[in-house]
Amino acid sequence: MRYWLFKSEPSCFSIKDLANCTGHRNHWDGVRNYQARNMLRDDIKIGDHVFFYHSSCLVPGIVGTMEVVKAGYPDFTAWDPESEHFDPKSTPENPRWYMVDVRLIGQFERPFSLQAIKQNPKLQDMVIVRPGNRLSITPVTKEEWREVTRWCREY
DNA sequence: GCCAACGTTGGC
DNA sequence: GCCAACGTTGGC
Repeated sequence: MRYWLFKSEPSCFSIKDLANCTGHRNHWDGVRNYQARNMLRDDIKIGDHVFFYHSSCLVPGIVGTMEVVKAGYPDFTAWDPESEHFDPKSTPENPRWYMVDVRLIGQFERPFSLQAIKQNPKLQDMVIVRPGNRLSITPVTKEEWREVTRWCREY
């Protein structure tokens, strides 16, 4: 089993939005970056665990955990002209973008903030804190997963 | 294949 | 809103 971190702007899709989904599950759509696409398509498998990260908000940080319930398949929102993630270059015959389905495991009682990540010596190598990192999907090590979850109570 | 211009991300 | 650090685009 592998570990990941998925970023989302809470104004777009927050952990509460996921909690409100039927079965606490939804597809993770809208990723439009090739490196992240490759991970969604090739590397992220059923049963993998995922941190939910809120970006571009008051307190950026990890807000909970999820589990992958469906491995990579074409992101159909790219085919919908009404979608804000519409991409005319992606077609059902030749899909350009991929997504996975996730299910909420738990929300943290309080966010494990970006500031806390930066201050923790064991988390210095997290991809999320590397300068200039902009990937919305990044791998997390087992040690990093343990270190974060060890501080967080979930509900 | 190079590279300048441009767009996007995301913390601050 | 600023800006650094990327990724993408497209002319050549």
